[in-house]
Amino acid sequence: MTDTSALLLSERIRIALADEITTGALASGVALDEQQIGDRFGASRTPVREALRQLASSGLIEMRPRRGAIVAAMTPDTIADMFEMSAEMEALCIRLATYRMTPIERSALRRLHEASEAMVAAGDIDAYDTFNLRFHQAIYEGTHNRFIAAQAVALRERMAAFRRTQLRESGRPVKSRAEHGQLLDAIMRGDGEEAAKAMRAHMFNASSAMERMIQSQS
Amino acid sequence: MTDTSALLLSERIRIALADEITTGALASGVALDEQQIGDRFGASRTPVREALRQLASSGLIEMRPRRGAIVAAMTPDTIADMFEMSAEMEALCIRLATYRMTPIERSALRRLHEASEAMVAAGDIDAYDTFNLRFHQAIYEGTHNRFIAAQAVALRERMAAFRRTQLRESGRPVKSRAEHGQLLDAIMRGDGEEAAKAMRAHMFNASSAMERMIQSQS
DNA sequence: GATGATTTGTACGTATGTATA
DNA sequence: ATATACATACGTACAAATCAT
Repeated sequence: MTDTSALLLSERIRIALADEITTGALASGVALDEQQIGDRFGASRTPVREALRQLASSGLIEMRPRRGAIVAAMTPDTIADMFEMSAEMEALCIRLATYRMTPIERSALRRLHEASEAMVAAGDIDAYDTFNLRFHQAIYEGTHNRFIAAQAVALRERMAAFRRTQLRESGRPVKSRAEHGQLLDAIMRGDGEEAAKAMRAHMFNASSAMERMIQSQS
Repeated sequence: MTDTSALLLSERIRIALADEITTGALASGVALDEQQIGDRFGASRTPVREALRQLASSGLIEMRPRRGAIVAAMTPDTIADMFEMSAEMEALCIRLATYRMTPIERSALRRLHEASEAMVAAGDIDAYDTFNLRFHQAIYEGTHNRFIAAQAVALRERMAAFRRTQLRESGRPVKSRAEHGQLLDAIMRGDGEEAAKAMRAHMFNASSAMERMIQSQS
């Protein structure tokens, strides 16, 4: 019997739980019973515990010694806080990247952006989501600061579920791509502060789209 | 005498390893064998694994699936990158705090700053280090963004070992306190961008002091 | 406040995947 | 290239602590 998934079992559990928490399927304050979760995923408590540790360090759940884990409070305020952190992190990255990217890196970023036109036209959200990740990742690497890039990746990973929700709003991919164009322009002009501002606006628009999606769901 | 018996075994191991890594007792790239570590602490591999997970998420070690954990690379470049991230994080916090702190929070920050004068005069580095932590923490909380504050605390925690080194340079506490005064002034004027600039300079001076200390040690 | 039930924290054994001879 | 060695990832079992009654 071949295991089609290359991922670690604990990672699969972590991603699934993170998804359920960010989408609201697991409400704030709900107790996360290790055994119960293990049963749900057909796993023992060991990988479940490792997944919970990860989630705790990313802030999605709270673990109190010997008292179990509960879903962290995810009020609209908390989510807004997370988006602000995310936006500021992206703004920091693009500001540094504007000053530090090599000509080769800049043209690679432009090529990426040009390639995404077809995805938007075809309405392929999954493909665009993948492109989106690479576009932002290229900016992280453009900071030429491995530590900042790693932090940015970790933060983005953490917001992944929100992002997917957000891109499903009709018309959002088109707008998202247009905003990317503005980011690119600011980078090409070498105006780091302007790039940072455009990035904050881009992230704000994404968060607004997500809020609307969540409201329409519930 | 510290009573560590109340803590979880995995937490004790995590703290001990974190200390050894930041002080350099465990050099970069060293392989962390679970069994071996377990033997050292008289524990099984289970709590060791949990400790390693935590350390990985804080970036002190790297875990590659099925290939074991190693102490993360801590070259001068890496440390410089960490300082830059730290400086930008602090700059972000003080910018937001400038716009969002309540009058009560602002005056509390001022009182903190005034109280530190005696510590510097007495040359009490430990007391000043503690004050320093509280001063910066007050700024984190001034962002009124719990998520950002938590990230800032985590980052600062990670830089703790470096910071203590840095404050030992003669004359550094005096300069550090003077810089705090400038930060406070910018906050009181409500000039967030200026506060951010002053914070970057403050952090840069701290990192320079640390570099000089490390060079003189080796 | 004490006791039983539930759940976490830890120990240990097995199997899979990685690296090396 | 194959096989061997080895460390990790996961499963199971037990003990200690929390909570519910």
